[in-house]
Amino acid sequence: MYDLFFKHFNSKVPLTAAEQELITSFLRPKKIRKKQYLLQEGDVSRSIAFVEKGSLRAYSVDDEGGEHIIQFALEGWTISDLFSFLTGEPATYNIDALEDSELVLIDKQAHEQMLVQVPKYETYTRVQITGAYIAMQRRLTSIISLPVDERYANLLSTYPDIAQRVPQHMIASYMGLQPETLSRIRKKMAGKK
Amino acid sequence: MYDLFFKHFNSKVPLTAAEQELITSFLRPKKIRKKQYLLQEGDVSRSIAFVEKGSLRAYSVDDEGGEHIIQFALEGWTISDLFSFLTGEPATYNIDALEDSELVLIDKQAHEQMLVQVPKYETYTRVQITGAYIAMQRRLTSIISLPVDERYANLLSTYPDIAQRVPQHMIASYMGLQPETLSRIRKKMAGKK
DNA sequence: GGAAGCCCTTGATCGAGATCAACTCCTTTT
DNA sequence: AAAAGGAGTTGATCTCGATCAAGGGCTTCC
Repeated sequence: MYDLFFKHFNSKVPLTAAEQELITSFLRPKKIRKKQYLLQEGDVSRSIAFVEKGSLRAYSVDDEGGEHIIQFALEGWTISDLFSFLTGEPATYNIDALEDSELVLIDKQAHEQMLVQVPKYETYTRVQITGAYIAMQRRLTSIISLPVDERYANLLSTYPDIAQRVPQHMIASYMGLQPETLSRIRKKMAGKK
Repeated sequence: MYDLFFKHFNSKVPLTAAEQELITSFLRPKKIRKKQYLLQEGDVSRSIAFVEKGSLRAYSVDDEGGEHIIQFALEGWTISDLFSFLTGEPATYNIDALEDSELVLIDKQAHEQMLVQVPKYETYTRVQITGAYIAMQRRLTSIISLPVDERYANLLSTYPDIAQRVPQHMIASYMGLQPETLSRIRKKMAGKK
């Protein structure tokens, strides 16, 4: 059931069988269909989602109705509106499924109890968020310092799986570009390589 | 000596006098003059810096020699090349002082020992990095979804202290703009408000 | 199996930000 | 006090990505 979740957890912080069992009791499985919302802007996020199977995206919507993808999550990734989850404030992001997906949910209460009762859970979350921070800092650096075509090349080499499974117009949104622009960049790059 | 550091620490995770003393033994003070490097690209980051007084910036340099500021740190902020610090890989960022500054350094060894010996230190780092993650995610969202003038207005209201103490061309760099462009945006905004 | 919707591409035009250059106002240096 | 450098502004031009518009190739669903 939680195979990938624990594989992932153990690779960062090794667990005993007893610890694993204890943690399991805090988890909640959820299946979600393509295009279905896990979280909508304005609602309060009640859980963090680990992706066992499938894929999701988190995005914001601007005044003109444009969608801006802030994060993708494939198998093995974690996704949430962390701010809403931690503070109880309304979410500023929407999260929905790009494919039929299987999730492992950690509810707010479970999260808080584990932080107190399972020291390794705190270590896991620390390591996890640190990795996410570093990855996002890299993304930010490439946005403010590289030309668009290099950013796209970076994306392809860093996350080849995303490039394969996610529709191109969503990758454009993730890069802050219009779909037409990404199409032209691809054309240009195909020519000169 | 470490007044602000512990004020900050206690506000996130309250400490006993004994804990505070123990942690103090792991810290190292450092004064740094304006324009002096705390870290240079290519060197390995050996410590995390908490700013007691003054201000610093972290930035990357592109192929054409252009500087791109990824982070500012004023009093009460923490700054480092986290990836280099954690992995021992060469740093990809430069960090230098914008003003004469006083820092509290946490060396790699101290960091690792405290994670083992002082549970509240792990909690502190987790809370700290989580806050930094959320702040950066907001910045990223505004970059990919808002027009520049709104981004600048956001920056002014979110970090008025930065806008006051940091030269304008560095703020332009932080926003991924040329100094001339930011100058024109300011002019335009001054007119219509 | 035909219609609708979605996704990607291509073309033409427009506009925001980059670039190049010059000038002013300060601060720092000598 | 003169010189040199740094910071901000303004103008002119250019370029890259946005926008508007159209068309083609798919799935998907009555």
